[in-house]
Amino acid sequence: MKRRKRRISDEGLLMVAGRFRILSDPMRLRILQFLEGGEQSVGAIAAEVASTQPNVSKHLKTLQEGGLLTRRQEGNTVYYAIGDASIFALCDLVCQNLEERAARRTAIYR
Amino acid sequence: MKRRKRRISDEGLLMVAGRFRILSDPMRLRILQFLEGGEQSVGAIAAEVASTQPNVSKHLKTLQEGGLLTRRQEGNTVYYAIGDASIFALCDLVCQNLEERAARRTAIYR
DNA sequence: AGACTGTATAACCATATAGTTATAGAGTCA
DNA sequence: TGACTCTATAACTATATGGTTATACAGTCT
Repeated sequence: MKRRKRRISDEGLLMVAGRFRILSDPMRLRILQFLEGGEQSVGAIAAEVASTQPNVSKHLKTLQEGGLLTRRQEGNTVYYAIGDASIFALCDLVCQNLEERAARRTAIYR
Repeated sequence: MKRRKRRISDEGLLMVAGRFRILSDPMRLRILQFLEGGEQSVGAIAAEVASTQPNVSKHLKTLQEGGLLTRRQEGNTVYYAIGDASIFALCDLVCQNLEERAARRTAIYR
């Protein structure tokens, strides 16, 4: 597995930062985690994450415009679903890392 | 490779979001990219990323408090270095993903 | 059409954050 | 000590952002 060592352009950094920014909100992460179980309507999502419908709508828009969600309208209700499963790999990496660090920290005080 | 499907607690989501937030700024990503080549002084970093020294200092503090950088003082000058190389795996994942999407998009219009 | 439901948007508020300039600290060297 | 260098912090500004409430918009049903 060869590691590509290319320098990222300023525009590239902006895009990468933007992607991270989308993931930098707990509410959005909760939504993503919920949708990992399959597509859901806006109302169902709002109920699950215990927030207001307008707030959830705004987050969903952010996530969709970032390419992380897909949107499907059926009659009156709108269903969102994961549009890019690679985010879970990201979250897993972060979680794993935080756990390691926590483990290391407790080990010190043991 | 078994995929662990555990639900993340609210506190966990907050920590994950925090980690992503640290990475959600282009200037900080530039700094990290520069430090990938080895430790550097604050002045050298500021010159490389074309920003002011106080601004860079603030970003460095953010990165260090987030556990992404280490700090070493030698005489009058302070050297920062990568303290958690796992971030590059994150960035690579994001880059790869953005490239794929870009490729898919251009493919449509071809 | 009119009532109702589900979602999106508008307007607004409070807070967070990236940047700036000025200045304080701390270390080195004459 | 005093001059100098390097870094950190303080104070401030402008902007971005998450949340709220009210309302508009679109679809369904009678």
